Amino acid sequence: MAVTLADVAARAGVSAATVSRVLNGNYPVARTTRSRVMRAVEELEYVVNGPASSLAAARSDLIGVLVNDIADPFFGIMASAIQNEISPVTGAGGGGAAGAAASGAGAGGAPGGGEGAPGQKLAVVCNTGGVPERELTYLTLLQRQRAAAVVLTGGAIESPAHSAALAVRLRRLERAGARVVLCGRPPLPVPEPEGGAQGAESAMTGPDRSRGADAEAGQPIAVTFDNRGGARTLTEHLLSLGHRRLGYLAGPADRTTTRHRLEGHRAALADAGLDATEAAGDRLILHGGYDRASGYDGALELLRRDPGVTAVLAANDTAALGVCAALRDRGLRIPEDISVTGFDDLPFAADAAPALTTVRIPLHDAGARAGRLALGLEAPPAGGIATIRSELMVRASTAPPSRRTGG
Amino acid sequence: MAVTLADVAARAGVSAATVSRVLNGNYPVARTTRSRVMRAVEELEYVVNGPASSLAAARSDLIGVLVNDIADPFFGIMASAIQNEISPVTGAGGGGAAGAAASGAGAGGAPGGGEGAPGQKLAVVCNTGGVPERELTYLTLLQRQRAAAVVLTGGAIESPAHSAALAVRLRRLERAGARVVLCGRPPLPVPEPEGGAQGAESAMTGPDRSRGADAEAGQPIAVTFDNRGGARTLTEHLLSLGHRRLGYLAGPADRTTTRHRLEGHRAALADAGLDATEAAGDRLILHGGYDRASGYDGALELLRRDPGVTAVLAANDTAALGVCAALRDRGLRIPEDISVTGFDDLPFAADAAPALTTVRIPLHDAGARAGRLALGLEAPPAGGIATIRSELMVRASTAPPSRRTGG
DNA sequence: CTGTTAGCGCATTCAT
DNA sequence: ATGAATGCGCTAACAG
Repeated sequence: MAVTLADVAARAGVSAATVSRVLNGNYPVARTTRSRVMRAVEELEYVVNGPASSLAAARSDLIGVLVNDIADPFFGIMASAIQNEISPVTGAGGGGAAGAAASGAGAGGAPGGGEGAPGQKLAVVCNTGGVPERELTYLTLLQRQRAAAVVLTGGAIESPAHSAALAVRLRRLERAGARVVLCGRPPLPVPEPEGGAQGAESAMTGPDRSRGADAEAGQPIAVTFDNRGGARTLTEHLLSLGHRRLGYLAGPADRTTTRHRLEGHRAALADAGLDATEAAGDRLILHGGYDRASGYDGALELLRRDPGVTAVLAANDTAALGVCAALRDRGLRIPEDISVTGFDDLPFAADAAPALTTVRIPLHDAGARAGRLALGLEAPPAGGIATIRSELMVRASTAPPSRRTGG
Repeated sequence: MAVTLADVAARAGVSAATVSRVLNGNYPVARTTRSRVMRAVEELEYVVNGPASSLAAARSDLIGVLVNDIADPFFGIMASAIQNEISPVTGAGGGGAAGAAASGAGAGGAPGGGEGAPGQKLAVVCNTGGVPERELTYLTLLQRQRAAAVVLTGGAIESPAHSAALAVRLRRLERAGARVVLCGRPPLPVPEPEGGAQGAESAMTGPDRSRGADAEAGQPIAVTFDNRGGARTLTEHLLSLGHRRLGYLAGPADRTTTRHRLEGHRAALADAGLDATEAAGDRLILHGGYDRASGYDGALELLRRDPGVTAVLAANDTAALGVCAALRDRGLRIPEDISVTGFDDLPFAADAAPALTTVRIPLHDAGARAGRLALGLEAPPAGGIATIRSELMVRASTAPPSRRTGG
């Protein structure tokens, strides 16, 4: 049915091996032979059989990228950056497709065989929807494809059971020769001896970086975000403006991103001597989602619990948009009556009205770095962990609290 | 090195063929044998070798999704919807990953072989960046992977050369048994006898749907957007408010999406008897990109050309955000001084301040439909073309023109 | 530099 | 219901 290497070989009057060598360009071949082969390839419109090639070579050119939700720019930007590293625009030329196309009408088609330079990698983007099972399923599916690398983006789910299952999959992938890179996700938790899982969050006191020193071999490479530091800076910013009644909309409780940001927030409060208001403070910490609706609902609930809040820290920029909408619907002005902050600095944050004060996470840079690490183009950072710095972006949505509620 | 079917077979005391049959579940196998095999699979942590399987079966479970830019929600939403159809959450269960995970600590790992139900499809998202060559390259790469289906999203580039090259690739893919689906992109232009390519746009008079009747066999299935109708409705909305000096920021000139929206705009103007202002009107039509910066720059240029414009139609919502920013920077109020419209109704449109009047394109529905068509789960629409209706969303960014500039 | 020879791991006949 | 045998299309030694 389809054209095979053998067909090309016959047509060019050479052996299949030679054709393979020409196509892969990893072996010396005589000029004349090469051109003869290329001509046969074009005339026959030959396209390599990827599966067969992968089977024989025992490697594939697929790279898996796991995201929570590709429709969310937070993940979209990272995925895009990863992709760009995997197959940069400059490398697209190949057979000079445009030129071939122009003459395509004649011979009935542009050559297709030469395109896709040897070793062209393909990104497989997998939408987990934040569902643990799907994460595991996709990992298995990727191993089944013998993926050359896997990049896991975004925060991890903090369940001992899931972490264990995840660790097993990742170890298995690495054993199979796949490179594993985490992007925006902390290194895997070191499996604890047994028990003591539930209390982990409240027991968290010092920075958990303490165990980062003895980075286990076998731990995947990680490009992590400084969620803790970012949140801390954000809260400090509000405190320095004079705010004391801060509402905090945290994300889902079982996510590392959520926990880290919350820890940063609490640390800043503690430093300001506001730990005394702990009881009252926790009343102003609500868990929800990272979506707009959670921001909207959360803001209303916060207002109900304490009409005197002067600032609301949203879980991220998307939720912040919801917060703003809710406040507007309540007739409150931002930032005159109440300040609002986001997190991530997605493109729309600067265009919101008022422009959102937020913490910038260089998602593109992080993704690009992760992509390069996945391809092995860049040496892993010392200790296997690279932390991307975040940056406070002060814009129009924050201001000193008004007298209305001051104190 | 890796565990193979034969290893499992040996362990279970059966033949490789039997193991294959158990795993694929497409053939009767005795209950006891099956469980024996499954146990061996789990004990050995066997994971099918995808490439080998694809080679032998002559089919793969990869589905290609081409997008311009996965970081853009316009594409992200479609990609997400397509993905969800390809591997729905409900179908993720497979080997009961959650349960396995919970017990994973014990035997040193959850079973991995059974996961990913037979026939689990994987989406390969390819970022073309709007570059024609990359589109072709990816198509070839996907054919090389023997993709089961390919979905091309978003508007097409209108270059005869590229269209021809594209047609060749798609035909080739279809010949190879891949299903090809267009999503948000009109059917391929029928190759013209020769020449007359440049004049095509200006020669466009009647609706080009006229040739839709004789839908060629071999034309890919298409889920198209009603860009023309949407733009027309939008312009009519502004006209009905009393606007007469409309600035139009069109997207890149060589894109079908751009052309169709522009045609709708012009049609509405013509219907209102404004064709007389043709000369002046074209002065107020600028081509740019679909990004924010283009909106910003375009708005400033529009203002320079005619300080009396009372409304600006942006190429899409993203560009509209840029327009709003530019107008604000100029000290103009929206909509009091000037009205602004977007296109697409991306999630942030409703949260912009003021909320954006725009045209809603049900991207999620379109993507879902395209996904089902790609999987062959849904019968192709009559004529092979399904047009998704768009809907005018009137919000706060449009209002009657102020007296300042009225008339 | 090029041809020959073996598999790669699995699905699928055909027998039984 | 199961086993044995064959080949999918390609790459990678190994010779020459």
